[in-house]
Amino acid sequence: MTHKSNPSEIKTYLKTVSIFKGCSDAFLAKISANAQCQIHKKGKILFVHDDTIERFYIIKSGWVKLFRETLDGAQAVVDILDNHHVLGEIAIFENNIVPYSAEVVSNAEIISLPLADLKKEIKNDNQLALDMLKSMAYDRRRKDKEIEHRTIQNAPQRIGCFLLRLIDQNQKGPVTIHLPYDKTLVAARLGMQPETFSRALSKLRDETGIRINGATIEMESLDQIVRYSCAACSSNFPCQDLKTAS
Amino acid sequence: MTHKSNPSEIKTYLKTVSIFKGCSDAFLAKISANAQCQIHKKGKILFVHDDTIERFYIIKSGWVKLFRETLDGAQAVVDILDNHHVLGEIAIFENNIVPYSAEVVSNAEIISLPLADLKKEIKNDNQLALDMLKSMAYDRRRKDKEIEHRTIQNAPQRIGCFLLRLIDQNQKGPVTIHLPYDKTLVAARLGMQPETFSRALSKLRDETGIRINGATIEMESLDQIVRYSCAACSSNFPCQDLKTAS
DNA sequence: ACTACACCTTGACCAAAATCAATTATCACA
DNA sequence: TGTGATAATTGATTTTGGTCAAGGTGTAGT
Repeated sequence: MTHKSNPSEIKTYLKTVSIFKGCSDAFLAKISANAQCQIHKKGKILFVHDDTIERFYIIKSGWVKLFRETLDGAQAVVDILDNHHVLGEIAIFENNIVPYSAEVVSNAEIISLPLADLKKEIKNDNQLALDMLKSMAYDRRRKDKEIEHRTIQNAPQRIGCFLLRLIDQNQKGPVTIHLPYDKTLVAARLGMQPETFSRALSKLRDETGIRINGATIEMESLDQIVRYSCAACSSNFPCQDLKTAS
Repeated sequence: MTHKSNPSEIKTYLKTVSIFKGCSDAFLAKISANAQCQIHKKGKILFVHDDTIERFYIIKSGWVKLFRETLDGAQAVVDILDNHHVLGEIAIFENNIVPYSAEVVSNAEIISLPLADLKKEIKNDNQLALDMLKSMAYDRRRKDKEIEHRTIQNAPQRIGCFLLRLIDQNQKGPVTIHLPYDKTLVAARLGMQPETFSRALSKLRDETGIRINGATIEMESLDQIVRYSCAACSSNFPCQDLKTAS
């Protein structure tokens, strides 16, 4: 579903993407000229793991799930990304082969750019390489965190932690949080079954006194969740690691 | 426990480390001149998460555990590294603050180098930045795999998968594998309790027919484990991801 | 407004892993 | 060669989360 898109508008958007923030206007103009911006519906598969791809993607709006699955259908969600995030760029190091599958999980606008342009430019533009390196380092750290949480936190604590990471952690007083996507998907993102998620969310409510109404969650103060979830985490609240890169 | 070390010997060793393989002789000579090579005993803590450090490390021999822990002592092992691996270098992006703790888990020879030298050089040497980027990308992929395995594989399968990743996966016929470190530590590395590890290893033996003798494991053929463990993995055997970078 | 479908919840039950406790094995070192 | 200390195993039990099945809820699309 292609959508005619304006290169200069795309160029403006690319400047908001962390890896491109230090790039020259000339490069951004060039890559934008080769860009496509498409509107995809929920369910669209952008690529499947071990595919060879020629273009990588940047999310302008909506959500994209990264995952892998076994022959008998078991699926592991690797990440779920929203706007300003890049996916598939990693293929430049793997002969254009992507290591995960990508599925649009809510209607989304997605820009695609040629891998070849990026591959060439990181050799010419050291700042781009450094910004990618920084972004990759940040991402690796997020994965470490994820592994830690899966090791130390139980299901209700993991949900609490997930909620806290959706919002500005410095706000005082009453807070309202909306789940960003389906509960089924949040469950998969947190490595648990939908039934477990449902029960664990009720447990979190009982333990902390938060109020749940569909995808909306309200509380008098973040402390209610912090006390319950952050006890099983090695970081202090507010989470320092949310501040860097993006 | 310092050990007088020869800069040119260190320089030679650094060339075997993936991120330095493309570096100029001049840079390697400079950083080697500022290097220290120390012998550490099991139990030595190199640094603790959220420490500010001035030097990063390269393992010449032995094993180092990276981990984080909560106030009440729960610990999550982030990684366990051996020779040719780098640790703490990530601090260059975080104001010299390390995001994990590092403990020597078997007597080890460890080279330390000034973070400042690395921080400066990645701005001058694009090849170094690219090699670090590639290494970081490879590492992120390993973390994705780890998350996948924790989601999809059960304890005995995870042990089988761990064993397969210790060795050359293309060998045919009988194979002998030695566990690289304590079973307690392997358990922690795989995110399970020592008791669970012990029982899961017995289960793996019963299911696959491998023979276990202390830290030594023998089998007629890798297939025995492959059939059991790799069914719960999204990759084909042999594991492609082991080939790239290092 | 109706229907089909996906999403979510709940209950009953089961399986996996954690925990607690008690031995037994192994190894570094005096 | 003993002797602590640490590592490893085993058993009993509990906890947690997964699985299976049924029913409820909400909503997009006719």
